[in-house]
Amino acid sequence: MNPIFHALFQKSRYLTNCLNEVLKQHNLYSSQWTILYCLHNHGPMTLTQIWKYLNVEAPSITRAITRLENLGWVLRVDGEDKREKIVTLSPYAEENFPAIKKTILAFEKEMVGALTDEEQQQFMILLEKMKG
Amino acid sequence: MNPIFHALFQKSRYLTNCLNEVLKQHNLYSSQWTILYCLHNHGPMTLTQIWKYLNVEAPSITRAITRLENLGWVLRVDGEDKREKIVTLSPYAEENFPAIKKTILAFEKEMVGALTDEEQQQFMILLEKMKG
DNA sequence: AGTATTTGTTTAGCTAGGTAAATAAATTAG
DNA sequence: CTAATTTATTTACCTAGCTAAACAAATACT
Repeated sequence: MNPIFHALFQKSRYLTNCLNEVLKQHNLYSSQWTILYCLHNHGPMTLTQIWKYLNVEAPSITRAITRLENLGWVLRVDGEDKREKIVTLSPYAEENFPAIKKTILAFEKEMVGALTDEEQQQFMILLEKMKG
Repeated sequence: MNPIFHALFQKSRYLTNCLNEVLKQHNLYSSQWTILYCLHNHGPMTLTQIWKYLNVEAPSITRAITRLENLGWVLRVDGEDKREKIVTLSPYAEENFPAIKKTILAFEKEMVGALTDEEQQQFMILLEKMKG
């Protein structure tokens, strides 16, 4: 069995756990952060836009948004098309965003700091080649 | 935000889903395969040996083994030390192992075939560098 | 206009990972 | 030898991903 898969899955789990650990101070999970970051960059988005962008299935986003809404990070508003819900960052999220981003940047620097820019590019290229 | 993490997490999810898809014909999930493979290589193992080897937490393995046991893939036997349970592959698992391994090898060839041996090595080295 | 299909979201139910805490057996300390 | 601590497993409960199917609103078809 090719050890690449094992190594890839392990590292992915490891990094997720580290990220969760670091985000605890902001009361966030890494996946929640991903959504906040997405909304911060793109502005208000429908659920469909979010799950297509993040490349996950719709139910995962429905649940994640429900939790983020309950925690006060996002607002869910009906769109003109009455089927769709539009999600926006709450003022609370906007206010706290810079501090969280700072945490994230420090984390990334720590985790990826050992790789040069070329290595990072190379890594992305190799990742890209792994598909069916 | 460094796109490396997003790319890594996405690829990890993608490959897991592909592997699950391919293993459907054997009525297995990728994580279950990982455990069967582990047992096949090492012979009988305690739960602790398994979760330490696979680098996950104990409860994940307890649950996975319970399912594998119910499906008839493994047997759970008391050890001499009455605290520990020893897990072994069932005859059914031994019998089916070669066919599953064939499926896995084909999958790996398809997914990693675009990378040369040097690229695979390079990939592992870069992965290794990503830690705190 | 009325029906059929598509689209956006949600619900239900599954595996996989995590932490915290319970339990039981083994080991160590006094 | 009893009490305290450690070790192996399990239970309870959380997030995150998945598929399948339900539902309502919008669109397309005839």
